[in-house]
Amino acid sequence: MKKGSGSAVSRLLSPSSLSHGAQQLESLRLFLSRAQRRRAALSADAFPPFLAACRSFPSLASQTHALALKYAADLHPATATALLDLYGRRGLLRDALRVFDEMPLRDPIAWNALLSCFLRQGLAADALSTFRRMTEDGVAFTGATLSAALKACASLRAVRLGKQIHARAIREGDDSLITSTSLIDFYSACGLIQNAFDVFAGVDCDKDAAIHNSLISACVKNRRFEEAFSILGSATPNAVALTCAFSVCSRSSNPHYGKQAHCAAIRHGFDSDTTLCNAIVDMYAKCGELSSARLAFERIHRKNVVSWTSIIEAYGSHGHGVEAWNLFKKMEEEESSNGLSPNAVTFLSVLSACGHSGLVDEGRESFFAMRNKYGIDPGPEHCSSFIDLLGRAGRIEEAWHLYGELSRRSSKKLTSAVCVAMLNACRANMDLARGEQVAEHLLELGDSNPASYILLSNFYAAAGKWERAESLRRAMRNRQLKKEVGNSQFV
DNA sequence: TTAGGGTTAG
Repeated sequence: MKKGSGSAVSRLLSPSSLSHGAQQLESLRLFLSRAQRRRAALSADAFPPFLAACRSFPSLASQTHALALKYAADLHPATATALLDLYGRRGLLRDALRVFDEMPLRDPIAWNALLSCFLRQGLAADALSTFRRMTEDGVAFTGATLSAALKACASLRAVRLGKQIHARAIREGDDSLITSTSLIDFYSACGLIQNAFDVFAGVDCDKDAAIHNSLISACVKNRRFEEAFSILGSATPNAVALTCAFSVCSRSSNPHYGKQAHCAAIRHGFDSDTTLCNAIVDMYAKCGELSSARLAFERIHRKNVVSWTSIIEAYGSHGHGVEAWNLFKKMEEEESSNGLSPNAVTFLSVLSACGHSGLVDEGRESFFAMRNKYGIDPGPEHCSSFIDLLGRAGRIEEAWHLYGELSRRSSKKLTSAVCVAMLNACRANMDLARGEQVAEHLLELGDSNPASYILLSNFYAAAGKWERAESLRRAMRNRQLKKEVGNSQFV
């Protein structure tokens, strides 16, 4: 492959060629087979665009992987960074780290790519320790570095460090839109909405959509719905802003503005945007308009896992477990050929739908399919949902068996939510002996949720252990734990 | 030549 072949690969990615997916894939295959024969093809100008193109064609990944690992140590920084980024996007953290570790020269962009890699995996603490390493090693920061570090701080609610980064940005005169947008996100995630407004006020952002949207999102997250509407009204409509609008309506259960926003989305031609359409489905569902939600779902051209999960959740939460289950089966049938499969959130919605409609066999089938069919390890939230389902259906033995496995195998999964589900199951089935064991576990976990105390206290009262019940109530008063208004699911 | 700000499901 000659020098300059990178631009040829870049042309493959031009918008005009995107409609010719098959042709593009064929060209990429050709590039790859040549590269396998001649190492020269891994030159810096050719390989990065090829790797970027691979994001759209996972079928090329395994060959690329073998090829890249073979030459990883000799890669040009740009090529290595593109490779690291590709691994990161595919969730292959180990491979990404290997590429990074073997890089003889790391520029700030390579470090930034590593930060993004951790953040994509939800490893905010690793991102922050990498950020500290950059500081110690004297690596130059870019806007993307600060932005990534702020994202990590937001996710860990690391207020102090985030504020230090803000101070550093001010010291260095960094008032870029990227840094400011990340600052708004960081402050909003930490509940410091006024700081978010202050950052926004200090930026000249007349024409920038992202920073407006960031502030709208900040208002939504902090339940400042009126202000969110007001900023929405003053900004130019774009797909992300409208998606935020639907989110405001969902969270405030106010479909009035949502219908207008829906019309605006159609008028502006945003109705082919899957993310936006998913928000529409959710908005109608949360506002109780299930048939509109279904209609909006059916009209989505390219459904993704969120589209399916939203509609399954919609039916489940409205007590239509059978339809939720049918949709889940339909998803499996129709979408597996498109490489689309349910994820952990989908299974939570399915389990909850089954639990609320007494679909025990279906719930069990989905719980075991998670690991056996899809390779997803059920988390504590899935286990507690399944235990809850079994308890409601009177299957206390099966629930107890699963609970026992969780407490023996991995104590990490024995969360207070799991204990609460098991305790509810014991109470509903009048199994006081087992309930007492679970109650002990719950106390050992040191849970500070007042609802758990009330549940425990009621449990002891039901068992005729009045002294125990009273002492728990006392402990609750002493610790000044108060039951939240409206939080009566356990009592 | 590689990274990088705002949006959707629990």
